[in-house]
Amino acid sequence: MSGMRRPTMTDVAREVGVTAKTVSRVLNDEGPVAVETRERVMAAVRKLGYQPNLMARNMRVGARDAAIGLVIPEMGNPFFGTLAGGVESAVRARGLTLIVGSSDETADLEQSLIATFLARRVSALMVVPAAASDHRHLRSERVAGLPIVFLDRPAVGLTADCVVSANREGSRAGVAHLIAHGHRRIGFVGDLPAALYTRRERFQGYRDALDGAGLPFDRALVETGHDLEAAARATLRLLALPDPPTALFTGNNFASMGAVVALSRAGRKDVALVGFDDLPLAEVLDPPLTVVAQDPAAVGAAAAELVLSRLDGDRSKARRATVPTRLIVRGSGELPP
Amino acid sequence: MSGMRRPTMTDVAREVGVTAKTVSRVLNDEGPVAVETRERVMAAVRKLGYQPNLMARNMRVGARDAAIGLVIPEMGNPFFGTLAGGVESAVRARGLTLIVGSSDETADLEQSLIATFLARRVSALMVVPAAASDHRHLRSERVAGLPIVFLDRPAVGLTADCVVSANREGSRAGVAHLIAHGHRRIGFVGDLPAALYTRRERFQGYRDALDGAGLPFDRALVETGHDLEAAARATLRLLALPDPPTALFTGNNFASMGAVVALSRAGRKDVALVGFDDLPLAEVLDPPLTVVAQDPAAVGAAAAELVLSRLDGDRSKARRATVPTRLIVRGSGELPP
DNA sequence: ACAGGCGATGTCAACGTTGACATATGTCAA
DNA sequence: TTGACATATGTCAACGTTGACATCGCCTGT
Repeated sequence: MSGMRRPTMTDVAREVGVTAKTVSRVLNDEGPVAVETRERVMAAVRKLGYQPNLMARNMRVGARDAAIGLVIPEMGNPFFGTLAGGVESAVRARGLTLIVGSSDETADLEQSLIATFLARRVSALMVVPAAASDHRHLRSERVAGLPIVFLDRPAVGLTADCVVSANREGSRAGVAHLIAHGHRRIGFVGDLPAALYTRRERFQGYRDALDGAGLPFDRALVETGHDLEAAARATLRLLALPDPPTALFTGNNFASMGAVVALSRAGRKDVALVGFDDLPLAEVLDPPLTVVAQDPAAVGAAAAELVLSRLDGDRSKARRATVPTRLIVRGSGELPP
Repeated sequence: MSGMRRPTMTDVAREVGVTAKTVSRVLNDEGPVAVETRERVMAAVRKLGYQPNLMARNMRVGARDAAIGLVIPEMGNPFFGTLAGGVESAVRARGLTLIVGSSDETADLEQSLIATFLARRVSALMVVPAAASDHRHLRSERVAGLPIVFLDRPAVGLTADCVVSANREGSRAGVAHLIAHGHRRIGFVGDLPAALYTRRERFQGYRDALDGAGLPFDRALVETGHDLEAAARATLRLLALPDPPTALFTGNNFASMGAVVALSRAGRKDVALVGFDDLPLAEVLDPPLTVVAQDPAAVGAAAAELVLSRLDGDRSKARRATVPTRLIVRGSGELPP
């Protein structure tokens, strides 16, 4: 009972009294098949509950499987979830399957996941790089013609397609917004400095805005907090400075939440705040949170389109696409100094 | 260049001057192999960048692929994302690959995803059922011995393993908490009545609590809001009643957010609120949100363990596991009437 | 009446890997 | 010296499917 073999094409063929090839023709709408034969085959398929074996098919038909592998750092993070959703709908519209794995933000897991995907002969690879990862090992795959697209962060040590948010320009706009409201001392709370591309870019945007306004850069106003609690502590450190900032710019969604939590706990409603990346409840916070919103679904969709065009044979040189951000004014960014 | 064929076992074998079978032996640590041969094979593997073809292997070796298929309704929803994360780490610890797809809460997509997974000959199926789906079509698979586990919501028309949150008991506790703080008219905002298992259970818990306290049930206090904005409107309708509720119980995270948004927009800080499912910023809301927290990662992990035990040959009858919820008291649920 | 063509189906091999079984050395005890 | 046994490797077929090519009627035009 539990070992019941799954019916194969040959089983269906035997049932009808034809060859497997004829069944194959019916199922793939290929070549001429008598109407009556087609019907009898379809009937047998239903009767036996036959389902084609994609592994066998893919092995025969091309080296490549009709699946695309996607590596994200974290499943629970809605940013990556939404991004994966954007990829998935675009990919499915083309009849391809998406295989998703999470690297837990570690380079090792990322590499082993990629190896698994390659062993499965995915037809393309999409990667949101983990913090300290390196992609030199993928060079041979790229040379061999495997489409590889990086999302949210570019590849390290490899020239490849890539779709990112307008991190630098978005941050510049967010900080400029604070400056426009009269702030001259603006704190920055973000990820660990060196490792992460997004943190570097967003920090550059912060500096761009200061420079653009002729404001001095003060290293003391830059703090690190890689998760909510750490960001909360970082915020409190900034507020405790002898000459504290009157406004904060937070470099990612956890940093924003941390800052919000810290300000709330400290009972401070006088500190202006602009966050990078939108939050679901931003509107109902007190004050409502002004953000530089990203569009993760659009990033995913754009990357998927890029992959699909590569699969369609586009061999042009590696492209970098940038998805714009949008400043959403809600209140916290418009507080006066 | 772009068409470079991927090296196969035979290529490696030729390079070394042995047969494919010997290479296979080396790679699988099977049977006796001379130390020198082993080393030369490994060298050739590295030199050619050989990677075994899992599809070919799986086809030969068993009917089943070393992958597990997981269907969730929505990728961007952190509840399902976290749940998928819980599944993934448990599954990966066993060397299996997780294939994730999203059904977009539609029965059609769910069924077609499942068909794709079956065509890929996954070794097990994990499904978070979409709203109106039916799983009779999986009966033959179950009979054939394919492990199938349902998460968060049980199967419809099929007896199968299943891991759910303590929806009814959790809701009962949440509503009882409001009652204990003196509320006698408590509104309920949740999903569409009939379709969703979770909504039915949580609603039952709501009624259990009323009954337990000897409070009358008033149909007018029950409203539907299946997304944030709809829930916000539902909340406003409740507040506009001639004899409005003094407290609200919201049946899922979007309903909670909708209620929070509505109360905030209406400037009402006097309405008590307990939500089912925790929110990231619950703590910093005004007032901080009291919730009945679920543990989606635990649900995923428990389901994964169940699947793994089935894969290990556990043929006992279908089990239903319940993951407890936890009341987190923060303020909004303790407001007086 | 017969070549030519088309429609319907069949035959065979191959995709990359491994299980079952076979073969070729070498070692050692009787 | 021989046979028994272990070690190291090879041969072949099979997993389920499909591409290339073959076959077999039957219809059509002349």
